Amino acid sequence: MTNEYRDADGKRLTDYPRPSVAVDTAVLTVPAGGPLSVLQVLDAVDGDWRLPGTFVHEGEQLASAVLRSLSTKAGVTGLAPEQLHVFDDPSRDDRGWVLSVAHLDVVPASALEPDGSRARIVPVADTLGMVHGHDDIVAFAVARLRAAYSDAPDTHGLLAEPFTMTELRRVHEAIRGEALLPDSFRRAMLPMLTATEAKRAEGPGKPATRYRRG
Amino acid sequence: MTNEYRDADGKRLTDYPRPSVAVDTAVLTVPAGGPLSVLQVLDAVDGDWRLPGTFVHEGEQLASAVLRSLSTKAGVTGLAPEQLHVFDDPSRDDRGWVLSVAHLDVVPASALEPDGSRARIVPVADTLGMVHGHDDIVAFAVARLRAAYSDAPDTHGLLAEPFTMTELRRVHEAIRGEALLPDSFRRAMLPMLTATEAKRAEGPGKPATRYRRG
DNA sequence: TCAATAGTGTCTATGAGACACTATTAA
DNA sequence: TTAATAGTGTCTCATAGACACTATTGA
Repeated sequence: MTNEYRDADGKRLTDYPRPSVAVDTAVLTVPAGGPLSVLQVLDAVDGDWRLPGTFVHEGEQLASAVLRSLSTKAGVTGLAPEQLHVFDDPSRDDRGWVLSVAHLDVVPASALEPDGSRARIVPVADTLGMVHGHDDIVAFAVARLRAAYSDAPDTHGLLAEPFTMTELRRVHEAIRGEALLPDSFRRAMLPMLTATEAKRAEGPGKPATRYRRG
Repeated sequence: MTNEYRDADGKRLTDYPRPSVAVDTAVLTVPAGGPLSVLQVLDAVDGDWRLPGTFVHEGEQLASAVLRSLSTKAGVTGLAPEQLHVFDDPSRDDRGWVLSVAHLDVVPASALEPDGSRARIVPVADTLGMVHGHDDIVAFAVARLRAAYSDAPDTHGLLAEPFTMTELRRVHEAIRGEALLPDSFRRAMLPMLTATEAKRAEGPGKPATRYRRG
């Protein structure tokens, strides 16, 4: 990095004021048979449940800061943070001039085992009222995830392969927030899946084919 | 703003290193009968043609910084900047630790009259090779605009109302980058338009109805 | 056998593409 | 009248919804 840069006014880069930059992440998951849920962490300073986040370190990339915050604050090995939006309302954060870069990370429920005292998984519908405008971040994240799950099967790998068509549909229904027609769903998804050998354990009924993506 | 905040480590907000934050904007327009084009400004320091941008001022919102940069660098009264993405690759900008928040602004060609020495309008296809990764910003902007113009008529107000169906289709074709079927296009758009009294001046042919959005 | 779940066949309604046709103007 | 552009009618095809039907298991 160089400090020799001067702009048209002769000023160095460091002569300009700089904001604090935070990353805040909505980690979304779908517990088996459950609703779309989000990871919250307990803020040690405020005592509030909020989204995991951190300030970026010098020269650190945003995605790295996200992964670091998930590991540190929630003991979660995050996967592939996706950037959503920068929130820049000056009154959004009472700690000063803070830009918050919102992220989405989608993680299988099996990889999230919060201890409950520092981190917890809460249905999205029950998370309203978080500090620092974190409700907005969840809304952005849910919208993004819904769009992704409208077109293609389990784009973010919530299900372990291979999975049955019903398992896949249940996950899509949880994310979309509505019931889906089984046969229309099947026909839309089949061209994007490859069948494996039929297997199934629990209960009666014809054994379901298990599929892989692609 | 307060400096009394302390985090879990006892550090103040200002104890953390902070990046420079820039906004860079792809101002897109469609000249009458022309291709999708973007506004470039001449960098007084480097002598390169690039996208207009600036560093954010203290406490300033990103959209305000965008409008300020358009006014200062290109004499353009911008309209409604739309945030696209934060580019954070450390090697992206050789001036130091800079986050670039890319924006899109869509402006009618009539509102852009660059003098050519400081600013110019260039077809998007001819802009490859800009510094600081500005090509990526244009790609993001074009993708966003294409998505918007797939569904609804002139969502960003490039045409002055009222306009004919052919004028509308030409603008959508310029943005989408492909020819559109006149009758399919008409039927898709009609429900989102209201007709006014037919008028038309130039040339032969049946006078075209002029429409307004909504 | 019955209940339960998986999967298929097929009818219908809708919408896009294709394209021939009519309508209205300037020259 | 002719060229040019605007706009309509309608055929076909692909797809989604609806739903009845068959298939295969556990109990």
